[in-house]
Formats: sequence, C-alpha cells, structure tokens
Amino acid sequence: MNFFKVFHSNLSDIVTKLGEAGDLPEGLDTSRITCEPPRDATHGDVATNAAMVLCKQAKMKPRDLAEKLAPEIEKIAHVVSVEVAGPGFINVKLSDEFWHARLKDVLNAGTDWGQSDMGEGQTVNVEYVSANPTGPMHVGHGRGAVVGDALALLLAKAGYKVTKEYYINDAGAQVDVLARSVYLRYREAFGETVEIPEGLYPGDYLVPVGEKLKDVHGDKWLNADEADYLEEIKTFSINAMMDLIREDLAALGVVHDVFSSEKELVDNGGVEAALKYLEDRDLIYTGVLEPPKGKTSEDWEPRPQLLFKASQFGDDVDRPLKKSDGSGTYFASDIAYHFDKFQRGSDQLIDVLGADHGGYVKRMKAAVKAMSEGKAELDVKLAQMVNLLENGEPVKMSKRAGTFITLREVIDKVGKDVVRFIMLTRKNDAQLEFDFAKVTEQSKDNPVFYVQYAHARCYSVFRKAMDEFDGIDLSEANLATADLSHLSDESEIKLMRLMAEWPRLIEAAAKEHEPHRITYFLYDLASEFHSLWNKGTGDVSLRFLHADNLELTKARLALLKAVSLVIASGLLVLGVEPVKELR
RNA sequence: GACCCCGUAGCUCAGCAGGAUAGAGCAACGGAUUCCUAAUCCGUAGGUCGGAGGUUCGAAUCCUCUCGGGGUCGCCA
Repeated sequence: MNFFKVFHSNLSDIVTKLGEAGDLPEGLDTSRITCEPPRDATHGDVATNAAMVLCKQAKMKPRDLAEKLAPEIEKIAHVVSVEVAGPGFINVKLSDEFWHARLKDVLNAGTDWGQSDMGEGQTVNVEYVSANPTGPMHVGHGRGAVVGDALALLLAKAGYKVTKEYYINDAGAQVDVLARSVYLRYREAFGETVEIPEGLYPGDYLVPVGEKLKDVHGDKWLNADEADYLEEIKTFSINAMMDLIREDLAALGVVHDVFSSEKELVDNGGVEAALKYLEDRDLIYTGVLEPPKGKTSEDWEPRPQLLFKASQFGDDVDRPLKKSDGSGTYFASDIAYHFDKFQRGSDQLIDVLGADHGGYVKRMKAAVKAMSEGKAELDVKLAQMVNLLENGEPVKMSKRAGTFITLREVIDKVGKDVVRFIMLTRKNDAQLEFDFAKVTEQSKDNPVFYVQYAHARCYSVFRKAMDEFDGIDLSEANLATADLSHLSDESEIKLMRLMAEWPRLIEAAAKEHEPHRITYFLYDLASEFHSLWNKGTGDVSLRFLHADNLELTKARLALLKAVSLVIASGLLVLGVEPVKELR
C-alpha cells in the first residue's frame, strides 16, 4: 500500500474537519495537495505542500495555515513530530514503529509488495516489437521488446488489465521482397548458383528457408511464373520468419498475448471499415499536398490523393491514405489496426516503436483521437538506438561483410537477464551504450551485478544463518513475528523507508509509462543495503547474525528477507530472475 | 522550411506527481578488510541545470522565443 496516499486522505479529513469546526472555510479543494518524501531526509519522512496550496482559498498566510494544521497532523497515528519549514512546508516525522509495520507489510505481501490498484482494472493494450517478418531481430528491436515487456509488467503490477500485442506487418511491399529473396534461396537449394540482387534480402538466414521450401514443395515452382508462386511462398516465408522472431523473443523471455496480422486485417475489410468510419464523419477528402520544404525531392509531383484530416486533431498536415497505385498506405492499415485495438475494448493504447518512427507519432495520435472520438488515448514510446561497444570501442557492423550482430547473439553471449536489465538503465528516448565488457563485469560499475549481488548477499546470510542457528525457520511468516524494535539504526530505518516507498514508485512509474525507474530504484535499494552491510565491518553490533542473541538475529533476518523480496519484486517487473548466488 | 527528441559536475547519466540547500556512478584525491563474499563501503573535491523572458507562493521540471547536437519529412514499414 502506498502510505503517502493514506497520509493524503488523513490530511483531507483534517481539512474537512477544521472546515466543519469553523476554523477553516468549508469545502476547500484538496486535490492539489501532495504528500511526498522530502528530497532531504533531514526534513523528515513525509512533506506536504497543503498549506501553500490552500492558502489562497483559505485567505490565510501559508505559514499561519500550516501552524493550524500541524497540531491536527500530530494526532495522526505514528506521527512523532510536525514541523513547519521554508515557505510553508509541513514536514512530518514518523516513528520507527511505523517503519517496522511497513516491514511486516513487505513480509506479508512477499513479492506482491508494490502491487497497486491504481489502474482500477482499466484495460491497456501495449503493442511492442512488431518487427517486420523479414529477418531475425536486431539489438534495436530488442530494446523495444524489453521496454514494452517491462512496461506491460509494470502496468499489470499497478492494477491495469494488460494485453501484450505484436503487430505483424505481413501485407506490404517488404514481404514481397522477402518472398522473392526466399525464391532465390529455393533455387539455390537445387544447386543453382544465385546472386542476390540489390534490393532483396541477402541474409544467410534465408538459406534454410529455401531448403525447407524445397523439402516441402519439391521442384514445382522451379520454372513457374512469379504470379504462380509468390503468394504461397510469401505465406511460407512469413511463417518461417515469425517462428524465428518468436524464438528470439522467447530467448529474451518475452511472450505476447496477441499476434495481429496486417494481412488478415486488410483481407477482412478492416481498412475499408475504418475509412468508412472516417468518411461518415467527413474526415476524408481528396486533395493535393504541399511538397515537403527544405528537402530536394526531384521526383516529387503534385498529385491529388485521398487524405485524412489529421490537422484537425493536432497533426501538422493532412496525411495520405492511398498510394498512387490506389492501394492503401501503411498509415491507412495502421489506422484500421488501432481502430481494431480500440474496439476490442482498450481504454489506453501504447505503442513502443523505434525512434525512426518519430515522425509518425503525431498522425497516429490524431487518428486514434478521431477513431475513438477522444475516448482512447495513445501514448507512443520511442526506443532510441543501442550502440554496441566492446571495451569502449564501437563494434563495427556491416550486413555485407556478415559482421552484423543479431539480438540472439547478444542474448547468447551475456544472458537474457543482463540484456533486459541493461536495456532499462536509460530512459527509452535516450541513446544507450551496451558494452559487452562492462555488462558482464562483476563490479559495482555494472548495475546488473550490483543489484544481483545485493540479493545474493541476503541469501548468503540466510545460508549462514541456517548453519549457525540450526536450521532456523526463515519463512516470511516466522520472520514477521520477530521483535522489530531491534531495528533502529539509521541505515536500517533508511532501508525500511525505501522499501515502504516501493508502492509509490510503482504507481509513479506506471503512470508515466517509465519502466526504467524501476532499475534506478533497485540500484538505490541495493546501495543502501551494501552500505548497511559494510557498517557491520566497523561496528560488530550491526552485523546480521549474533550467536548470543536470537531475537536480534531474527529481526535482522526479517529485514534481510524484506530486502531480498523487494529486490525480487522489482526484478520480476523487469523480467529478470533474481539470483541467490554469484559464481 | 516544418515537426520530434536531446542539452544537468571533466565524462556517463538520474532528478520522483511543479517543491526547500539539484543527486548518483566514473575519473581524481584520502580512508576502511583478524569480520556474514572488500565483487563492497566511507569521506573530500567538483554545477549560473545551453541562454532569455513568462506562468506560479515556488521552475531543471510547464509556456514562448533563442542557440547548439541528433532524427524525421507523399508514392517504405
């Protein structure tokens, strides 16, 4: 439970009560009041801006208002002191017992600690990866995959009903190119020497697809016209590529709930339906676009085309729905796809895309606004580039030279947990450096290791405790019965406070759609824990295990258990497995 | 030309839902190991948050303008 929320509601009650008693005007708007951890810990445990926010309405000076609120706040359970500071902040200090109670909450909740009902069961559709089915995934896709997956897990933890979705772009020109490329590999499988011309996909990964095609269908297409084989080979190839991609995703621990096919959508008339919907609302017309400025485009010629009135919904210009050959643009089918997602009952839509799609965001948001009549909201997270490094030197990659590094190779080299964690050590829209040497290093420079090490350290103490205390019961239930009043050192309190803030962090991160905050939180928690551990090197009384004091030991173990649970809980949201031992 | 992202310590980056004296890590310097893994920790130093206005009791955070870096810009997805 997010105790800041509880505090907020206590505070609202106080304002109401004072209003009824005539000490304050009645019916003050308390919605802008915030209760949060003060930046500076010496200011206490909870800081509220209540007095500053209410002063205008109450027609009082903020500090006077604060002084009025303070005695009431002091009556709230576990509040040990209330102080008015600065321009009118009210700083509240909570008792150690309060933190002890939160520690018990953690033990009782286990890795469910942090689970929130903020989402109120609202439905969110997170679309991510959606790599074209034309080849194996590269590292950039991997970032989108991790960001999307972690975001989905995060939203689920915050109480949303989440659908994880993959959109298969199996209807455009690219899959025709794929089919033609595979056809050449098919001929190659019969012993022919082929050269992959410019414009087709040269990758080796299509060789086995050509061979399999031969195995399944024999030589029936060797001398056939393209029109006879293209569709069948296309379907065959797309399936093969999707198998490949699904394997890559599985290796990364990413599992989608729904795979949607663009082709199916088109075949089922989804695009027409969506365009009809827009047409009925007079949002489509035939017009001529201005040529793009500042960029020399020789082959540009003004041409009337079917346009969506995107500019009515915040886009800069209206956007084309049909190509010059009359077929639909990608945008047209994407409108249909988002329409479909909305109609399937999503209150919120999230797309995780590569940063190169940045120019696409406005028009898609406009489309969603139009298609949902403002009811659904689309948020687009752009996953920026990943730069692969080896000891600080950029890894040179070239498709031609065959030195292109796939996502799978990276996963196989460093493990999925490392990939997932590192991908979330930057916010999604900042470029990310992925250094093979650094991410596998066992030192504090490596955040994955640093956090995992903290978790492993907890377990190292558990093992030692089992040994020294003759198989002591380390279950949460038993540890929760410990006399926690033994936990009073500053570092111990800090740890408990951090863990108590975990639910609030989940809610904030979920609200902002920023899973990377989890990694930073875990780093902080690990840091606080390492710090306490090291205090024990100088001050023996702060060590966790005391052969002569079972009660103290039990309390310390309860703290350790909670730390390990919160770290595990956070890693779970990242899709990373907590380790109990480091080799 | 328009739009999007970025600009915070020498370097790499956080900055929580507008809050108080802006934080970590690296690098630099000085310390801690008879002890549950020192694979770690503690301390010192380092900043006009690119710049200028505005909104606000209060701005790194929101708005406008401006400078610098990156990206995108009908008939690719």
